[in-house]
Amino acid sequence: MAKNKNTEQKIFDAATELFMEKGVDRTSVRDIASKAGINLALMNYYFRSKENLFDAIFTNLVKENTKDLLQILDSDLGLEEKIRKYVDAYIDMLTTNPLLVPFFMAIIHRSQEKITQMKVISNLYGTEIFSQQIVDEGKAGTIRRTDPSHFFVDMISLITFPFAIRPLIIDRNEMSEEDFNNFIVERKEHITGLLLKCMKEC
Amino acid sequence: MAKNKNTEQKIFDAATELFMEKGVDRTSVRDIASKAGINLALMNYYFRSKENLFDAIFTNLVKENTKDLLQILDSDLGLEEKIRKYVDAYIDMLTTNPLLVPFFMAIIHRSQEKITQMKVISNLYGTEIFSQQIVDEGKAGTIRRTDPSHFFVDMISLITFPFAIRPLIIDRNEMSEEDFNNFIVERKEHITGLLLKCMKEC
DNA sequence: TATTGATTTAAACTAGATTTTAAACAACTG
DNA sequence: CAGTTGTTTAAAATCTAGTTTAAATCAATA
Repeated sequence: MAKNKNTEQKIFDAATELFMEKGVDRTSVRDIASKAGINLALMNYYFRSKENLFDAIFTNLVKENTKDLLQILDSDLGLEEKIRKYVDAYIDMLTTNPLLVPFFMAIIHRSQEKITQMKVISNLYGTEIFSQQIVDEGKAGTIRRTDPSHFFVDMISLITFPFAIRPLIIDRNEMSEEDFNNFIVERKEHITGLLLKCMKEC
Repeated sequence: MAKNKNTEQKIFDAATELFMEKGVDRTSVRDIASKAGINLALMNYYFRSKENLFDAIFTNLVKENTKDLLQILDSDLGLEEKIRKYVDAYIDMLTTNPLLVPFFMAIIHRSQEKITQMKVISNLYGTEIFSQQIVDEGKAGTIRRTDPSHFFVDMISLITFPFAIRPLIIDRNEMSEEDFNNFIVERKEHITGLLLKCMKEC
């Protein structure tokens, strides 16, 4: 009963890494077993099937990585401060785990059946509260009237897309991983500035 | 010799569609054969292997879809006009074939060995000439000094990312395909405005 | 210590995929 | 017309994947 959680966790962790690195379809159960250092059949013993294991991992990744961000969006900060915090936290999160974006991109197209679960992800690009805030401040004249749906898409595009094409950026600009991370840090200021500028009259 | 090209082309076309719809790994040679209405072995006769066929298709897709865009970037239009044309042409191209973005995203992470071939794609986000133009106009004071590498990333992020998460946007906003296309058309003006605004002092 | 249930193992099974082979066919060439 | 070449077919070989089985091991406890 002690080794239980241990083995189950080892499978879960190994599979998570492999799924994100190589993609679900190019990862075999044998790969997982070998990486986790366990017997082939144990994957089925604990998770019944590969697809099941995938579901568990997917759900977990969503939960783990959206919590803080949603909280920021729904907080009662002012718009400028909120955007600053959000961009900052989102980019930090992705820097810690740069494979999240390509992984989710792949899943969106691989498993469209699971699209409902993914609404959680899509909330990342704008909750009701945040949306309302933009409309309200537009009416109040603090910012110019802005269509929230375009604003959301702008925001997550600017934040996440570089991670989606990370290998390309690194290769093209002959960057090291560190160079890339610096580039991304630069973008924090850059994106925030861009978004705020675009909301102000001028 | 007449039917040659015919069969080869049928395989090529069927595979292209399937690869883009379901992804390379979830498309079997049997799927391709059946869609193309040909015998299973013919794929190997013409292309030697599935991976080979994939290479051919990939190269072709890159060539077909980058030509016009690169031409715009390297033309001698003024910056504003150039950006306007580029955004317009790029979005039109992707609207015609909305699966291109997810396909390329998948490939970038699936086949990192082929990353060199992909430099062609990465040129999409900025040629030497275009880059120089931004620096020059910055020095001249026509626009404010702008780091081309960030500007490129901004530009392609804003243009392509919505296509990368198309199913999510459609589902979340309860859109029809047509709604989505309208949304994208709106973005043409929106993105151009945003990019130009961000280049001007204010 | 014997029993029980959970865990682990090696091996087998099943299904499906890619690739190969060898023979049949058609069209053209000398 | 015979033969060569390129094309197509059906079948088989090969390989790899996910899953299942049944026996072995282990740990806890009665």
